[in-house]
Amino acid sequence: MTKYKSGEWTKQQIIDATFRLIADKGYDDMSIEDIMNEVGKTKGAFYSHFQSKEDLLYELMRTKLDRKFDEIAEKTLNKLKEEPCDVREILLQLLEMVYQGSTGSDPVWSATYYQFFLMSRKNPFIREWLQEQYREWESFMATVVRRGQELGQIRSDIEARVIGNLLIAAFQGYELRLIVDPKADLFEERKLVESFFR
Amino acid sequence: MTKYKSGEWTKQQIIDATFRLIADKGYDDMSIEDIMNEVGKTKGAFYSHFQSKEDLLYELMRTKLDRKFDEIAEKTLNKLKEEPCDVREILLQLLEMVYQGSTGSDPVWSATYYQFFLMSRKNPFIREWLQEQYREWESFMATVVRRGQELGQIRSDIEARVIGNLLIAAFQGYELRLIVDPKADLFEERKLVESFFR
Amino acid sequence: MTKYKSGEWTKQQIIDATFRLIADKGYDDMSIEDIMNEVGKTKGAFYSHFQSKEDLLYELMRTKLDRKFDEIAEKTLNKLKEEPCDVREILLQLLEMVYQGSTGSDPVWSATYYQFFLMSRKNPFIREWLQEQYREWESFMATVVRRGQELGQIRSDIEARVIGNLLIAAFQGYELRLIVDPKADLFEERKLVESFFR
Amino acid sequence: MTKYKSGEWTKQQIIDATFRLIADKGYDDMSIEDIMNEVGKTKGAFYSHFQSKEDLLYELMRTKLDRKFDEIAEKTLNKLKEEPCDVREILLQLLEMVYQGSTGSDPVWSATYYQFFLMSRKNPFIREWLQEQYREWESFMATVVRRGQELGQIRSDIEARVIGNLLIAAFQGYELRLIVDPKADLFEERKLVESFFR
DNA sequence: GATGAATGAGAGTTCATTCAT
DNA sequence: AATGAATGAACTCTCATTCAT
Repeated sequence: MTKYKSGEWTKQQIIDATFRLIADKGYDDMSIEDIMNEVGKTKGAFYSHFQSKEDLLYELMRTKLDRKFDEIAEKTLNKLKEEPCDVREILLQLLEMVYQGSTGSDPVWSATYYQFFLMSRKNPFIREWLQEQYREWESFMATVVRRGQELGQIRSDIEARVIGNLLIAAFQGYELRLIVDPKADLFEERKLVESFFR
Repeated sequence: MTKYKSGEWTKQQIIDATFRLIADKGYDDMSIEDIMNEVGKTKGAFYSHFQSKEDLLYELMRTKLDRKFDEIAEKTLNKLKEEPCDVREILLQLLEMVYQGSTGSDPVWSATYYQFFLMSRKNPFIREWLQEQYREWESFMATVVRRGQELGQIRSDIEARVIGNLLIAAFQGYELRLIVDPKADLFEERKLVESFFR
Repeated sequence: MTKYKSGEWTKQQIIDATFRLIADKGYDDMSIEDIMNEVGKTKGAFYSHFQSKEDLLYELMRTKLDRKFDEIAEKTLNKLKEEPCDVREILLQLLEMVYQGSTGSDPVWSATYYQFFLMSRKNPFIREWLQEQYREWESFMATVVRRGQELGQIRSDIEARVIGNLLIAAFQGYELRLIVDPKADLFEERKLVESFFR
Repeated sequence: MTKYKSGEWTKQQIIDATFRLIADKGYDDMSIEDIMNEVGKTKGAFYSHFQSKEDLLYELMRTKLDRKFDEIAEKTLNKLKEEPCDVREILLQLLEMVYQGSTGSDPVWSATYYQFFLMSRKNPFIREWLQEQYREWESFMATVVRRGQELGQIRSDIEARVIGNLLIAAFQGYELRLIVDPKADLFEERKLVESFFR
């Protein structure tokens, strides 16, 4: 069907290389040449696939980060429908999925992700994208917590949305800590989740 | 009136300007020229006070960020000694101090702070400094929580250190969110703190 | 309806697009991609029709500019044979033909034409082509003026060739001015022509 | 007085080198590196003196071209006040001054000058500057011609301004021709000027 | 302590051109 | 005849840094 599939292939390779590099060096310190050295093509070839360095960033957001949320959300919501349903266990698995990048459990995801936080200060497009991400996570987490409350597994004296937001904030806070100290123990986080159960 | 001797005056001005700029544009996008334009001196003068751009960063850490923690910790620990002692109220005030930058309540502090997280990936010096910061906060927060437990104001079935870490993580998670959406409501966070009390 | 056979069709489209673009942006600022965007084909297709960007330029010279002179010269010389013959009127009409580009009276022709003047400095081929153009115009204009002198409509105390060269120079000088100020009044030019008549 | 005069010196050298190069290669084909190679400094040094390549162009206009007109105008108007006053001779000398660049009589001036005509199509700043130049020349030439008419040396049946404009146009037309054929004889032009005298 | 000039490495980007398909 | 991918050289511009004054 596709006459020139090598094009899409290269494009994907660029995105993958960028994903690695952005986590490793940061957006600003990663040059087009760095990327293309990893890909094994020349700098000029980059511009056959992307209009600019910024354009690449947006492509990365769409194909890597957006997709990740969708994937996690879908898996989790499916689990919620199963019987019997252990919401506490589901949350712990959710945690695992968030923290594990495609390359394993090193904090590649986090570092890449937090690049966007900083860029959001000067780039309105990224800012809105992140706000949208927050809205999606908020809504998704509230759904999970509400299910836990319905099943009597999570305390019901606090709004589901509030607990959800707390979980998001704490998760992100821990992720941040992992950037600084990748060997930090995840034991705390399990405790955290437990503390909201009966 | 002059807080610093004439030599130190310019140096301090550079640090202050950097603090503003690093939050505004980020470390990489902030040039020595930008800084010195704010200060009102020429680029060359910068090197009369600092050996390099990196050197400036370390100065900033020492004179601005370290000092902030010390200040907050001291004030809080003093309050803990008072009678009667409302740990819940003290935690809320702590929150205020953390979130309020020198210029008010805009997320200047946060943005500056998170620059260091990213730089920590490639700069071992910064990484160690941040790890040390975490250790200090962990210990400090555990002290505060333990006091609350002693007074029966905080649930005792969870280790003080674990609750402390949760608070730190959640605080940072919320701070992160404020970068993206500066108008986000802080009401949730109060709820969060309350949820650990009897 | 199709003036050119299917193969030549694209080639002609390229030349037409180039003609528009070279006037609009200039030779250097007009890229092959610009041209092919106008044509609606991809960059690579360009090289099915031309060997290089320079080659295109030569084609343009031959098919657009040369042809224009031939056309104008033929029409004018025919009018000179008519009876009665008003050389003054013929010169004014000549002026109109020179100034009117294919798209109307905007200074497209001029701008394109003057591109060649500049390129002539580094390109001997273009230089010789322009010198040849001058020779043709010089000879042609001398013929027109001589006819006017024979009919007693133009002063005879100055050589026909000299007056012809003056007219060419002045015409080009005015054309140049139109590049800068497209709304400049052409009234002067008519006066100019008249001034050589009795 | 000036602590760092080498700065002004370098700046002038850049302008001079540019003046040569722009005539030789044209604005677009002349790179910053070309210029600085001539000057004998590195590329980066360029930006200590000019903000951009465009900025250099404006500086060139102001310091080279504007100044040239002022100089010519002043000299000519002074001659007009002398007694006896041969306007015809003055015009011929004016011609010489216009055509002779600083480096002799090669068509450096012309080529540089005509660069601006082309650039005027896309650069409004240059366009306005050229329009202003035209206004100044028009007014100046009209003054010269009017003086000739007063002295009975130039025919009075045509408006001074119209004759002036003709002279400007013809001069520029001849200049243009010199770009293409630098060895073209200037004899015609003298004839041209004479043709308006009694 | 401060200045202005200069350096040199490297950034993002453009573009004429080639070529397998 | 046309495509899309790739090349490689060139370009403008940035910036941390050095240094004589």
